[in-house]
Amino acid sequence: MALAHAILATLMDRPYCGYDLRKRFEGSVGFFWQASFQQIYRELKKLEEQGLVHSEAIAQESRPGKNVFAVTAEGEAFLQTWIETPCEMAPLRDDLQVKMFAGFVVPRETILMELQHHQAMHQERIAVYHQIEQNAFANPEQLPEKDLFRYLTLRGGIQYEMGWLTWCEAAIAFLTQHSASAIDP
Amino acid sequence: MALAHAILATLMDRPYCGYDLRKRFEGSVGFFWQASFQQIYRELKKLEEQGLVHSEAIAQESRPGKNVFAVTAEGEAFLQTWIETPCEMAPLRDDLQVKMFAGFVVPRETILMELQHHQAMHQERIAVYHQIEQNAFANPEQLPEKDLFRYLTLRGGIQYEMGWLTWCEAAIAFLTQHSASAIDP
DNA sequence: GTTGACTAATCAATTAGTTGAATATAAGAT
DNA sequence: ATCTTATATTCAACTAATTGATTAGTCAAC
Repeated sequence: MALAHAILATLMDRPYCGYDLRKRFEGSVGFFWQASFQQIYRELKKLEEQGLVHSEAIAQESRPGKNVFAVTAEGEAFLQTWIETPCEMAPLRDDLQVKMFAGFVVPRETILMELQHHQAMHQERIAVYHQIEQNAFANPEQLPEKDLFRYLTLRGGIQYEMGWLTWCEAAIAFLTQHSASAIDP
Repeated sequence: MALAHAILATLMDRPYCGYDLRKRFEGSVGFFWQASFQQIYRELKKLEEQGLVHSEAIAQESRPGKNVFAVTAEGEAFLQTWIETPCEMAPLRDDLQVKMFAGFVVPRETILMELQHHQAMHQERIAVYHQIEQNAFANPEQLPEKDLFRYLTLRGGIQYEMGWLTWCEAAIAFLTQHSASAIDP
């Protein structure tokens, strides 16, 4: 039940209504934990039943009213307990690795194109991350407590993408070299 | 419905019974796609209904009989079509990144310990991968077609783990340096 | 001779995630 | 006037994944 923790972690930043929470799960938080609005609303309901968050209905002129959710004291304790409990490495479930594993059933060119596609996507993602880094964390040495952890999370995203990018490049090079000799024996 | 593809990819190697398939999903294949035996048996049933695999009951003396599954021609075509269809980057869902994001709600020491824990796990995993690399792919330049893709899949695992390891090390260094100045202003 | 481990598979219950639609208000564009 | 976009939320149906128990035979160890 880790979505609950991701929501609590986000609400620790500041209270959000479901709609705004969901927007965070597309952008920043969504880079390491995604959830649809249906999931988020369902989970918020459950969290409120458990007393880990509480909501306040806020009426707005010229907008539909909204329910703003905030973490309760119990919610924060719950989150702390979870963080203190050691966890396993996140399991991988990667389509591209499955494709690579069975790569011999398609022409070499197919795999190469897919690798180039992924190389480009990882490069783009890294560019986005670098943009955020420059905008929000230009001076990592002098960040306030909270932003320091945001910064390290971002660095995690960058390293993760770098790992995949490095692999794409190496795999393309390897397959390119070895396809020539395979076609021309 | 990506488990189906992972199963077909594995069965392209050679036919397996459910039990042996599941063992592959703990070991090698499990490094990039995990599934429980319940999931595997359920999916095999579905794949057979769709005509993508077919099974053969094999009686064994001194062992329970087993059903050995093999990919049909339609199954292979189905797998090929899937591989040819470009896919998105695998979405991340990482507990440790969520913990880092909300790291300010626990003592600095807690996060450092968890990072060290993960650092050790990634190092261990990399050691396992390097062992496999030495045993099975000592001469990557001269691999037969099939093994070449296995080798690249393994390299993917290594790069992925290296990304996380690099990050753990950097984050530990960063937090260690910045905790000293925070405690001693 | 019983306990534990390995092979081989199935069933039931629950939780989590995806897909698609529906509802309501209001601002801005064509 | 209507159409799209944005805000804000809910419901229903379905697929996928996890958890736990159950059956049943063989083999080796204690």
